[in-house]
Amino acid sequence: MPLSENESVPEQPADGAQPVVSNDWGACNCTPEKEAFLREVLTRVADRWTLLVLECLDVNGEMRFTRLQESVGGVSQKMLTKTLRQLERDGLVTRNVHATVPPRVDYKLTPLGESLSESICGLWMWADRNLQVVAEARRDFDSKK
Amino acid sequence: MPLSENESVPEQPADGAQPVVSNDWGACNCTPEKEAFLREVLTRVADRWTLLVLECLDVNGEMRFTRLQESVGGVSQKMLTKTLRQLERDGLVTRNVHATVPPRVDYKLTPLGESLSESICGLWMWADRNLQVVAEARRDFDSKK
DNA sequence: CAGCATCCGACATGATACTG
DNA sequence: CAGTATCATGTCGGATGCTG
Repeated sequence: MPLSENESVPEQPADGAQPVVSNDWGACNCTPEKEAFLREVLTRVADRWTLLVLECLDVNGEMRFTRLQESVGGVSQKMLTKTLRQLERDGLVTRNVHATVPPRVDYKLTPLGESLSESICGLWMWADRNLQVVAEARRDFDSKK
Repeated sequence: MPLSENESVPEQPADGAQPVVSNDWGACNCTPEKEAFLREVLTRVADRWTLLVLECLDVNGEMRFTRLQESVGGVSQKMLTKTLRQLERDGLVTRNVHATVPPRVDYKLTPLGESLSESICGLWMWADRNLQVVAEARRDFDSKK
């Protein structure tokens, strides 16, 4: 499972090659390494399901696999598994396997995961607030050209 | 340009088929239509470059195309164009074309775009704060299995 | 039930060449 | 300079079948 195809953290510049990519967000106290990591985290959070899963676990607390799948809505089993593994790896979610005979696995946000969910909250609120505005902007744009 | 491959807003249940996908984020005041739209906005914001471009414009103010491309770092011209068009369509960015002979096009966040940037700020801060924590969680996870 | 392996198509993205 | 058009490719993600 390729966990990050092109966002591997560059430990050191190694040879003379320039650091792949770089930007100039002067606002944040970014060392070059930080910058790369920041972008990686964003890319991670930004995939199709991660945000949704986080939100779901945040709202509903501990959930087992199937329940989670239903709640998120539209995730395939494969993608949910992958997403959860990534979250687990990043320390955002705990995976609790019960050794019962129909297996049961519970997922729950860690405090770190909860803090991330909170940080994302602003985004959700924005989307909710500006639903209509964006919809209208699109109509405008599409009609004009 | 397929703007949303599978996130079309389900107007009504139509026939007996269940509404494609749905989740149960009880926390937000979601009508079914809102829910779909929320997810669409997220998917939009969540692509590889949108967040980066937003941040860039937020920090640097009005910028022309090439400057923006350098600042974001790593975007191809094609992807930057596409990203900017989407942002423009959603009313998040204005596109100012100067009719000079080396063409000059300035991009700037709209107030709406700025408000989105602000909403995203929490995410940036989280990433910055928890850089080390996540890195260590990954080392742990990777070493154990 | 949870999850892994595989096949496969659709799309995203990069590279390149061309235009006003 | 700021795009558009085209081509190549890798990844994402869904469907399916299998396992403990």
